[in-house]
Amino acid sequence: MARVTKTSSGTLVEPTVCPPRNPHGRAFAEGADGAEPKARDRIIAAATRLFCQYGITAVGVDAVVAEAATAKATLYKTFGSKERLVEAVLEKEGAAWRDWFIGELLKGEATPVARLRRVFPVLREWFNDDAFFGCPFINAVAETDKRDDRMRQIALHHKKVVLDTLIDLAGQAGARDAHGLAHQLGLLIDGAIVAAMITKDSNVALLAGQSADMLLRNLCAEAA
Amino acid sequence: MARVTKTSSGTLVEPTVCPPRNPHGRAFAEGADGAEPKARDRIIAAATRLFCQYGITAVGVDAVVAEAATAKATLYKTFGSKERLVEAVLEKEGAAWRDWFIGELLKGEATPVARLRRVFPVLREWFNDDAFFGCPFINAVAETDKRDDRMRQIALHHKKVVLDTLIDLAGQAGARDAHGLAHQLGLLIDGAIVAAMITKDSNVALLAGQSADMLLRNLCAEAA
DNA sequence: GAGTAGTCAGACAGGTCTGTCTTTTTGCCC
DNA sequence: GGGCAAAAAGACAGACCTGTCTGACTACTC
Repeated sequence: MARVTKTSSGTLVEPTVCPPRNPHGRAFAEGADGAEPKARDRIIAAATRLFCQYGITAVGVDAVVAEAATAKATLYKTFGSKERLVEAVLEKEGAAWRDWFIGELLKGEATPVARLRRVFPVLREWFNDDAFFGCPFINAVAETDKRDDRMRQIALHHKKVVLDTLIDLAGQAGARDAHGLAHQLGLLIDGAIVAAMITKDSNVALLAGQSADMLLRNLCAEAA
Repeated sequence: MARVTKTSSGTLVEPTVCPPRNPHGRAFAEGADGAEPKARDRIIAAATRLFCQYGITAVGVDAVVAEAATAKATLYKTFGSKERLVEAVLEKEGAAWRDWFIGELLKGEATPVARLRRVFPVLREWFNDDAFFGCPFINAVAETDKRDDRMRQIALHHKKVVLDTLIDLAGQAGARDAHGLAHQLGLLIDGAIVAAMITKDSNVALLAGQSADMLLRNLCAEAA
């Protein structure tokens, strides 16, 4: 039932030819100095692509190895197990995404309120990416044992970093209840991500943005 | 990596002993007249439990057969393939959930606004269920090929039925933009479901309810 | 009681899964 | 060029996957 064994496109990706992409450009597949990426990075990049599109359980290590143009022994020497590879993928992809997302919020000169208003336009860019397949953390929890805490903890860490940034901005923006406002925005973010994954319509970000504006006007004095 | 082969608890469930449960009681495992449930219903009930907790891809048909206390031939005679079993499970579980959820919103005497205000308290009940593992449709999309439309279409149908109910209520409540209000509530619902799955904290429903109240007050004249 | 439809139990085929191991090739330093 | 470490290629083990098939048991109808 639709597992992924070989790379679906018969042709393998040429990692060095693939330029950094939208929106949080998966450039880490290239060495920082533009040199040929090491096996470890190629494996993570390949696994990220495949896990995000097809789901973690549905993708075998053989498919990852083929897509990364490496050898199985290298994968196991580097990561030890598929499970640890999954953790490495989530850690790296999560950090890359947060760097991009938070960077987009904070870049340039702007008031805290203006930065918070950027959340959903920035998410909309992400939703428009061809390689947008939903949030890898939400998806990972969705497809693993919900009574096992491991994956949930990993996802919670990711959410916490994002929420802490929002709490910070909400506080700077003079919100009475910065924590509450940030968590309400967090719910809208999760909802928009899931809706965008299912509908493939990036405009859900505009709708979520309207709700967010309303929250800001009601809960944040400085957002007249 | 943590697939589900046999039922994890060595003991098999005794379907006839299991009373209907919270909150949208999975009573369909019993014949409508209380008789011994037929194999088809036992299989659907078992598959629903296992798919929801462990994920669809991670659960093999052998585990479903063991949990349903039936034979593999019966499963394949009845459903033809695992894929069609998955569709049957989602169809039945989706219908049961919607009947429960919409029934809770509409039951008793209440104004349309009051019914809309029930959305998140009702969801909170669901989140508090031991067998709450997130939305099966969201989870199913999350763990399958995002470039394949089949699962997305199934999930979209489920969302549409719920949204149509909300649009109806929003219209009755005199909302200027019933469609927009309903979709904003839909985003909050999805966000709350995902957040509840990840945090295991049903109080996210209260937070989402606050946002919903704000939306109603701002977009719905009759919600003073 | 004989026949029949539904079910159960389990072997089986062919393929895939994770993970290990050996052998060959490659790239690099001296 | 010689030696060496890293990586590639792929065979292999043992388990599990989906799906098929045969044979036995059960419950109901005539």
